[in-house]
Amino acid sequence: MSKSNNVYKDAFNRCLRLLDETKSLPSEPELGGLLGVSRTTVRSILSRMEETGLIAWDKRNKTVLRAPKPEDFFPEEETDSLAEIIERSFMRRLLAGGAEAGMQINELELAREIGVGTTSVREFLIRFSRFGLIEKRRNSHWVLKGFTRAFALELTEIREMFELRSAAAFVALPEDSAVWVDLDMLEVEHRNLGAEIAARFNEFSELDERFHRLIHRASHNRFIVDFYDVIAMIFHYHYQWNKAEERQRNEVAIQEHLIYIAALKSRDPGKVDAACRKHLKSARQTLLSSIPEGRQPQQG
Amino acid sequence: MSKSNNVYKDAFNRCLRLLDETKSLPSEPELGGLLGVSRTTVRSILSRMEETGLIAWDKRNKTVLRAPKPEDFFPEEETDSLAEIIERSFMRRLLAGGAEAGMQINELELAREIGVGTTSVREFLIRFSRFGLIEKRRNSHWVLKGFTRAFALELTEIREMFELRSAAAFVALPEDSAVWVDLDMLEVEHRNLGAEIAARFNEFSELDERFHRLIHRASHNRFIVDFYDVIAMIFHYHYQWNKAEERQRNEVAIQEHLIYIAALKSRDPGKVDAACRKHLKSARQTLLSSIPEGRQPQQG
DNA sequence: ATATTGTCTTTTATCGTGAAAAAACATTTT
DNA sequence: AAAATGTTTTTTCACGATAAAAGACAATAT
Repeated sequence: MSKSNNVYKDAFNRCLRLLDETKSLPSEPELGGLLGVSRTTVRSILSRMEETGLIAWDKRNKTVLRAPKPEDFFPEEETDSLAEIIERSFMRRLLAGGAEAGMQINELELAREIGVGTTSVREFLIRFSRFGLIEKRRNSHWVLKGFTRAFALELTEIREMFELRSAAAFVALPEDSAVWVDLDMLEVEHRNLGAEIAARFNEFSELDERFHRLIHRASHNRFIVDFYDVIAMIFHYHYQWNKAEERQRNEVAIQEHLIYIAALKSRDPGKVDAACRKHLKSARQTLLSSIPEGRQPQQG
Repeated sequence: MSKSNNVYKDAFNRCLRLLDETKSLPSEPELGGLLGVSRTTVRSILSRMEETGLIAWDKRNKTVLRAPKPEDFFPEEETDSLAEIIERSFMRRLLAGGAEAGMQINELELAREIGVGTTSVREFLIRFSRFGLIEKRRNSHWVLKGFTRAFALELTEIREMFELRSAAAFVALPEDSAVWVDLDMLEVEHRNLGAEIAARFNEFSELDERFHRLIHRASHNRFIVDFYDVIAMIFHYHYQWNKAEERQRNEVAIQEHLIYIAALKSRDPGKVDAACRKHLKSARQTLLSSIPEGRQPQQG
């Protein structure tokens, strides 16, 4: 086996959802743009849709014949990219205890366990290394540095530095910048979510990421923008792991965001600084509280 | 061909230099530690040294028979790791003009041109991507962002933020910390180099890196420490590229470093801040002046 | 003329494979 | 018994090969 066709399967599923909305599908290039895949993949999708009687396809006519049934969809797990599969496996091992700092990481073992080739694991580890949780020994194995208290403190130190600067840059943006519209929309989303917090509290983490990314983008600095990937990754798994008090935490965070948004809109640097600091401080507390104090990380 | 034995060749060459100094070589594990390679490699080295009549080897007796001749050494170019070879080729292309921002990077073409496998090129690009000069399009090619003025400004913005903070952390270090000894030694090296600047000005870049890394380490933050890799890489190639006024630039930098060192030793945060800012400002000017103003980078 | 489809070529993603290098284990020497 | 040497096993590194996916080019329809 050389390469899975998850791109095709994932795009196929997304295309099925499009079928509900229209009587006929657009042109191949347009569909490609819509689904974010090449025409080659679009044509594979159309072929299968024709075969399974979902559409009638004759050149530019792609008429929808019937609504998609659950059986038409590819199973969810077949639509993930290898990188996602590896990342999930790896993070599960990392967070599911027994992952002591200093422990060595074995590419071959990981590859066998996940059932993929070593090349993919190697590439994953190289990509993952920028998160600062693992480190390579020259022509030898990788070493786990561990998701420790020190890691969380170092991470949040940079985050605070970057976000304070980005927020300051944000208020200096011209009145007609598109960010103010984005900010207004995010404010509405925050209010809506806040109103239905009991039912939808688990939708917060996605909104949180979009909000902070908007602010970081104002820095116009690729290193700051890219660093948010580290934060997003950590918070993504952290949220999955630490469900304690989730609803209440998110409720507090929404309120802090609203104050932060109001400060940004006031364009008062002092207010922004204060609101930003306050929110980041509680975000740090949340993260730290999820890390067991216990054992100190190994030196060296 | 599967894997080059550059580790062995490089270690062999380094081991040859050791031969000059002693009548007999130490034990295998000790040699391994000294050369930074495994015993397996040490034994290959010893085997060849025996074959070529450099030593007599019988168990723990490894007597030096003759001094190494130039022919005993492996050629320099065979001692480089593939990663180094690829990086050099890639940077040459990048800096040697014709590398427009927005241009796409072809893995296969790069691999063929350098004469290596695609896997190595892929891994290199992934590792290199953290420098912010290239970016990957999902399931598609890499895009060159270019060594532009914007890049230099974004890089130096972070550098200044990180170094000011590290320098502030530095002065807060306890009196008995080992860094003060390191700082004293670096000061001496600066004075020596300053005295012989005419003959040794090209040795500055290495000293510069050691000095700044010492300061960054005081931050005790892996993200700050790791970020210096980006700066070091850029300055490394920048120095190779831009030889204009090199001697004078380095002379100025040495003086700035000495003032900076004095400020650190005074432990006066205000002085440190001023000296640090001043030096970083001129470092930024130097970097910017080497980037042709010309064409504006494409918006992506 | 321009956008769309049909066909062909190139590139990327991933695997298995084999040599280099590391690491583990067993044996000998001091 | 501790450290070194001898031997075997494992792991990393790098390659070529192959299917998936993208992209380029040619032919056709509005």
